[in-house]
Amino acid sequence: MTTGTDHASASGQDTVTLLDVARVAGVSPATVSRILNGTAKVGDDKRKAVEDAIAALNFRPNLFARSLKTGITMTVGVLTQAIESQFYSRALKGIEAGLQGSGHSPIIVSGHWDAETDVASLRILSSRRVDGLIILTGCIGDSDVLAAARKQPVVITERVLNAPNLRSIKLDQRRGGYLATRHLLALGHTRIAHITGVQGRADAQERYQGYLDAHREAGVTPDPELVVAGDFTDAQGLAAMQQLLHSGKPFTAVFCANDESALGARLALYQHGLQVPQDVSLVGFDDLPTSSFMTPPLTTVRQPVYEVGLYAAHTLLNMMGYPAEPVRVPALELMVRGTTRQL
Amino acid sequence: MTTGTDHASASGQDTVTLLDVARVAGVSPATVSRILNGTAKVGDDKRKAVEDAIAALNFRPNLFARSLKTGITMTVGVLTQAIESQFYSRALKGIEAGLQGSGHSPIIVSGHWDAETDVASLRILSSRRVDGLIILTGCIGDSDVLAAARKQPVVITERVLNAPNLRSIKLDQRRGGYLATRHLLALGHTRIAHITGVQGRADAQERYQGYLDAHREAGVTPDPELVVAGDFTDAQGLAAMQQLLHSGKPFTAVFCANDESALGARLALYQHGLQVPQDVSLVGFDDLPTSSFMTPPLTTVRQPVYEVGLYAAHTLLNMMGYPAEPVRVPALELMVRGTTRQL
DNA sequence: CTGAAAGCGCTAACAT
DNA sequence: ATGTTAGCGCTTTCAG
Repeated sequence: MTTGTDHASASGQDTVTLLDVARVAGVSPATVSRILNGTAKVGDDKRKAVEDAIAALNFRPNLFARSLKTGITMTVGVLTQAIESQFYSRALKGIEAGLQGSGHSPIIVSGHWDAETDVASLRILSSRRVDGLIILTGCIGDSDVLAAARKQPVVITERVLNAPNLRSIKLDQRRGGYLATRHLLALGHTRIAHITGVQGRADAQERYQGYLDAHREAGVTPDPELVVAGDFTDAQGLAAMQQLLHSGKPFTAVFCANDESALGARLALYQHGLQVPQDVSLVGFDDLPTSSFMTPPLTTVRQPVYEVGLYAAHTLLNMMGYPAEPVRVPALELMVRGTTRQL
Repeated sequence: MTTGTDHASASGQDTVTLLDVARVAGVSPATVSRILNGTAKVGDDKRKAVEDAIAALNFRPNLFARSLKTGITMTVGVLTQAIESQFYSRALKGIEAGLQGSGHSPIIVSGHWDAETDVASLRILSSRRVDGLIILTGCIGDSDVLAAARKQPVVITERVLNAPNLRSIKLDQRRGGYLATRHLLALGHTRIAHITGVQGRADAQERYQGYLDAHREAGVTPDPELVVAGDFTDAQGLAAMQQLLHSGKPFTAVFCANDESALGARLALYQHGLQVPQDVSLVGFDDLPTSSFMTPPLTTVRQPVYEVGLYAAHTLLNMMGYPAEPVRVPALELMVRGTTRQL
């Protein structure tokens, strides 16, 4: 009753081929192929016959067979880290939108923030002979990226790398951190805490640099004890804020390395009976879709991730020789909302 | 400087084939194939030679060529509606995890809540000859699902459908709505508003039925004017709550058809200076990852989406003739947190 | 245990 | 404008 179904079914046994269509339509396979691909002119009568046959047989060309012949798979590989993250899934949506209508399908693999998994995932894509590759902030070493670019065009985000067949896009994270902190400084805050991102990740470090930059510019010396370790998660954001609160060190504002940790930090504040922004001002980073629905809505630095995805897709399409209009990726932008106030 | 790269590169020109390996190793292609697939015993000397050649040439078997021969693509199609939704992306993660190690890659297409797009997306998957299909709450008609199941095994969620080669899984949404509302009723609330999901979608209607069930059981007559239209988005949740507030109708609690609308509703309440849960109690539905970080954390009905994804993947693997341990999907469960209080 | 040979479904010269 | 033919890279009988 509940046992596995017939294995044979897995191979789609009753598959109808281009040859069947040709036979039914009374033409040669080449003619069918030509109609399918618009490769050459075909007489109206034959065209009609073929189209009828295709409809009657419910024929779908086998992309694999075509690929074998042409060497083109109409597939682009996407290496992401966490498909379930609000951040990356928006980028994926951008990629999906950018590929839309081009006939290319994305095949998405996750590296789970682990260099080895990244490499293994890339291997899978390699076996599938993807025509192009989009790497969303991989953990992988530069040399592996370069090696990949030798096999097919690559677009990589959040890294600067120059090579033939490789295009990279990097947002100015440092400026983002600067914008966030400058905003706080301008509001009169001088004791500004910082919940960092994952230790050792470039984006986390750059945002912290921006935090330092803004202080330097304002002539304010930041207190190193106000910098606590986060890891870009809400749970750790909560813990970090608790740590800050328990330390007894005074502060009036917090710059969180991303929105997710800001969400956690905000909850910790709530649990301690502290009001946002009356008691503490809060700034995040990313502008996740839900951040504008926090209570109050989160002041944050908007990262145009969707546009980055779109850009990556169109750029890759171009590199693969297809027309695609260029995408302008806007710069990072401070979104002032309800979690910050003048001191 | 910035023009498209050489088109030829798209086809991965310098591709090394099994034949190359055979040549270098000094054996026949058949032997290489046998080693690759473990199809038959091979002498240790030849095995070594082949493995060395594979490493030396950095050979990756072309899955397409293999598929053409075997009819097996090692690919499963996933039809989702919104890749960027917190809800579905968790299911996708479950699918990814469930497929992990099986050698199958998911290829994800989106229907964007549109039946026609669903069909078009299914066509793409069909062309790619996926070995199996997972449909996450498609908009597609039952007959299309049945048709798909004739070509390859299908697992579909949130629908009950019986056919060979088809397995479906449906959570008890109605009971979920009942649990949420009963909780509110038990706390002494009698004027309970409801922000609905998308009109006409089964899950939305069933949750509403559950809302009605609980009232009936408690002997409380719900006020129809307290039922306002939402569409599962935060923006509409906000609008619906505003509408409720402006109507002047008294209420002490709200059951939102999903967490996302609860988030919007919560912001509307905040904007009106109303406290949660002191002035209004709030219950959501889904238990999104971020819901436990709302301020206060959201009381909601947990949907085990990740497990559903896992279940779908394993069930499909089984149907395709591979071993995979069965997954138990837990029932919907009320998570009592901070947004509800005794009246 | 290993090799030779046929062919999966399609496309692309090359003919006509 | 249309048909014939030779593979793409791999697996798989069938021999040996």
